[in-house]
Amino acid sequence: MERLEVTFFARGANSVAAELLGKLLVRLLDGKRVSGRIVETEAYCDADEPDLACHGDRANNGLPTPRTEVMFGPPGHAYVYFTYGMHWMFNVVTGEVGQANAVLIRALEPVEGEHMMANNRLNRPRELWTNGPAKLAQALAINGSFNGLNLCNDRSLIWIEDIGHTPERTIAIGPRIGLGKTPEPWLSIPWRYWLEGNKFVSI
DNA sequence: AGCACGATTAACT
DNA sequence: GTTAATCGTGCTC
Repeated sequence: MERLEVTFFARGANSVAAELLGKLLVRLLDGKRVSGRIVETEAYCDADEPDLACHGDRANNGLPTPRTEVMFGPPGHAYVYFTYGMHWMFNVVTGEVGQANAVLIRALEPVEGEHMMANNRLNRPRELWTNGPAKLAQALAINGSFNGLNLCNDRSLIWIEDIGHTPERTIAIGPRIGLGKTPEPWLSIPWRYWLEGNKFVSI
């Protein structure tokens, strides 16, 4: 299968977030493919639009910090950050250099390497392996060492493939999850995308 | 140096 | 529905 090229990611985060649905996130783990269909995403910053829910806009008056600098870099790279003292979040950088655009991958449907996911999500049922951003990072063994990796490089251990067919007919849209004290209008703008009816969607 | 809080999850009542 | 876990980050003093 074809891995997505940098041109796919060099657009506004909302376009990328919507079109990533149904694509395959592939992680090479111990030389084996561990993968899942992307069924839920969220856009953070769209081109030049301000977004006070986005790390890149919120910190340091919208200028890069050690944590956020990858978001300001070239599209098609991984932005992986640590939160709540225990969880890793996997994002894809979109847009142009200088814009802090990213898409958070919030949920997958397991496809390949399921026994490895089961091992990484010990004693949990299959439906709870990848139905949340920190859960899928754990299932695919994604951590901070993935921050800044190029998803469009042939040698990377992680990438995204177009597998063509998407059985779900409807893309659902709604407000992003877990934004806490983010002010309006960003708290409510519908920048979350998911495949309607898919049982691996987080909420 | 100290502090509040987080793009969450799991385990409670 | 409520809350503990757990620590890096960025802001304030």
